[in-house]
Amino acid sequence: MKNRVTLKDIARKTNVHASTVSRALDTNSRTSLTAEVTTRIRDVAEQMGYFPNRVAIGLRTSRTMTVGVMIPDITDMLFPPIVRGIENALEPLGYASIIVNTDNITKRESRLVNILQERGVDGIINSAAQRNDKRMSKIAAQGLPIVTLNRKIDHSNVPYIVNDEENGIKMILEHLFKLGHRNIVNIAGPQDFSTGYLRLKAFRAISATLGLKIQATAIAIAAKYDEKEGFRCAKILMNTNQKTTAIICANDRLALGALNLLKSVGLDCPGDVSVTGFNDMQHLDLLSPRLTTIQIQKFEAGLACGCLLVSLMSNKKANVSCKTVLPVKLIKRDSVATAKR
Amino acid sequence: MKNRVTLKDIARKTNVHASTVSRALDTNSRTSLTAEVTTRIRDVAEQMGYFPNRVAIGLRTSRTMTVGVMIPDITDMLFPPIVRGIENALEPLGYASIIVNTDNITKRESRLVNILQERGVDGIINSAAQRNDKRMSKIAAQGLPIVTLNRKIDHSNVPYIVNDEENGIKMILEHLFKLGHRNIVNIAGPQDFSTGYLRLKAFRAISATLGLKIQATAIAIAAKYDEKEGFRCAKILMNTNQKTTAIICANDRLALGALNLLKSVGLDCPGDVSVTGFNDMQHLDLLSPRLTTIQIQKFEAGLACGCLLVSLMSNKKANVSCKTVLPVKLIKRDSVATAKR
DNA sequence: CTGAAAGCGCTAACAC
DNA sequence: GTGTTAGCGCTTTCAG
Repeated sequence: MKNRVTLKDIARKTNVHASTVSRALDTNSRTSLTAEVTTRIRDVAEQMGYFPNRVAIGLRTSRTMTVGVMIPDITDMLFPPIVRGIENALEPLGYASIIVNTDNITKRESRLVNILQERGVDGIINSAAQRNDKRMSKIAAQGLPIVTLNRKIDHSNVPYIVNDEENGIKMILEHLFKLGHRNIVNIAGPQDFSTGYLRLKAFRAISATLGLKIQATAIAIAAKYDEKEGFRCAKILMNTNQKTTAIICANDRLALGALNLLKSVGLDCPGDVSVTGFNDMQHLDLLSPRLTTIQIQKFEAGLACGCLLVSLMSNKKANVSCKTVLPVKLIKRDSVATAKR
Repeated sequence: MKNRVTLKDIARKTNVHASTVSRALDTNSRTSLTAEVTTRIRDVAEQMGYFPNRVAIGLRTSRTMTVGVMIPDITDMLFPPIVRGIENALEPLGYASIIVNTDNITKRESRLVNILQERGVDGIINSAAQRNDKRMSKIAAQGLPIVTLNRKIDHSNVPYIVNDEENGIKMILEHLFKLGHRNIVNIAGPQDFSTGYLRLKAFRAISATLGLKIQATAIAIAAKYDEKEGFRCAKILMNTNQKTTAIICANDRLALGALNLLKSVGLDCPGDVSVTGFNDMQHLDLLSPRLTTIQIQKFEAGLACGCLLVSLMSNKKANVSCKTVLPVKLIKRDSVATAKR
C-alpha cells in the first residue's frame, strides 16, 4: 500500500492534533468536539480518501474486527449455506471472516487455529469440531470467545448451536416403520463427530423403542461423510443383510453413495430398497429418486451462531454456557416407499 | 486474548534484549547470532507458548500475510472448488484468506473492498469482477496486487485467469450441429460479466460460421446465473421458437432452470429438446438426464491464481500483465440427443 | 554478535 | 474542547 492517508496527514491539513482527528472520526465518541471542527475534519478526511488502518487499531485496542471460521471443507455442500449465514450476521457489523478448511485432520486444525490466533481474531466459530477436542476449551478458557456450530464437543462447556439429531433419526425411523419396514440397516457417520455419534446412538435407541432388533451387522460406520464411503458401507451391508428393505444414512452424501451401490447391483430405489439421508443439502430434489431426508437448519444456524458470537465478543462476562438445539424437519420425497417384503 | 506472551517476556526470561529474541526467532535472519543463544531463546519461547503477533508485525512491516478473496456467493456451487484451490496455494505459505460475498451488487462490493483494504490485505483475488469495474484497476495502480479469476475486466490490465469461453461454446455448438440441430436457442448469461458476454458473443460468431441464422428472438439474456432465470428465459424462448430442438445455456444453473421448464410444459429432454450447460458443477451427474456441459477448471484455476498472486506479492515489479486462458472440455452426457425434427 | 532506540498508525488517559 | 504523551508488539537501522 503506497502513501496511505493517516490521521497525522489529516491533522496536518486541518491544523489540529492527530488525536482530535481520531475523535472527530469516531462516530460514537464520548468526547465532545465542536460540531464545526468535526464536520470540517470529516470532510477533509473523506476528500483525502482516508480509511482507517484496522491493523493499527487492532494493535492498539486488541480488537481486530475479524473472526475465524473453521469448517471441514467448503466444497462439501453442507457448509456454504452455513458460512453464508455466519457472514450475514457478522458482515453488517463490520466483521470480516477468515475461513479455514480443516479437512477433519487434527494436525491441520492445529495449524489453522494458530493462523487464526496469530492474527488476533476476536472470536472463532468452529463447524469442524471433533468430540474429543481439547484445544477449543483451552482457548476459550484463555478468554477468546468460541462457539461450535453443527457439531458439539464432549465434556466441554464451549457454547454450541446444533441441530436435533435424535429427533431427526426418530422421524425417519418412525416414517419407515409406518411403511412396514422391519429390516432396516444403518450407515452411520464418523463417530468422532457428534453428528455421527448421536445419530447412531439415536438409531439404536429408537429402534429398540419400536421393537426392532438391530443386529451388529446391520450397522456400518463410515470413515468419512462422503459418497465413496456410502458406497462401500452399503455394499457391506447389502451383502450381509439380504433382506434389507431400507437403508438409513447418517447424511446425504452417504445416501448418494448408497443409491449408487444399489443401482450398481441392479436394485431399485425405492422399489426394492428405500434410502434416507440427513441434512437436506442443496439440489437434492433434482436427482431421481429425489432423496427423502431430514432438513436441518443451515443458513439460520449460521446466522444464529454469528449473533451468539457477537454477543460473546461484546460482553465476555456473558460467557454463559449457551447450548442451542435447533428443530429439524422430515422431508418426504421419492426414495422411500412401502416395504415390499 | 489474555496474557499473551511477547518478545519482551521472552527477553526478560533469557536476559537478552527483545530485538535479540526477534532475531533468534526469525528463521531466515541475516544477522548471525550465537547458535547457543539462538537455541536457548527458541526453547524458552516454545516452552512459554509464544506465537507471533501478526497484527504487530503487520503494522511494522505492512505485510499482514492475509489476502482477500471476493466471490459472488459461496452457496453457488461453482465457487467452493475455486476457493479451495486458492486456499491450497496460499495456506501452505502461511497466508490466511478473508472471503467476502459480493452478491454481484456493486455497492456491496465497495463496502467489502473497504473491509479488505482496512485490514491491509497483501493482495486480492476477485472472482466477482464486473466487466466495467473501475475500482480494481485503481487499487492495483496504488500498488496492491490483484488478480481476477474466472471473469475479466474490460479495458484493464489487471491480470486474470479465466477459462476458454469461446472454445467451450464452439464445442457445444459443433456437437449439437453434428447431431442435426438447426433450431438452437440460447439462454445467455448476464452481460456485465465477461463469462456471459463472451459466451454470447461466441454463440453468435460460431453460429454464423456454421451457417445457422440466429433470430433475435432466439436469444434470451438472463439477469442472473440462477435456476429461476433459466426457467424464465426458457419459457420465453420456447414460446417464441416453437421449433426449437436445443437450448444452449450460459451455465449449468440456467440449464437446470431450463430443464425444469421443459418438464413443466411436458417436453422431454433429450427426446424433444436437447439442453446444454457450462461449468460442470458438482453432482451434475446425479440428475436425470445427466447434463451435457463444458467442464471448466475450478480447483486448478484457484490454485494457479493463488500462485500468481503470491508471485505478484513477493515481487511487485513483476507486475507483468499476466493473462491466462485455461482450456476447457466438453462433457457429453444424456441431455443431448440427435435432433428429432 | 548484541543492545538501544525509533517508529509503524492509532487510541486513551491525562493535562490545560 | 483540544493538545500531549505513552505505548500496543514488533522489526530494523544504527551503535558499539
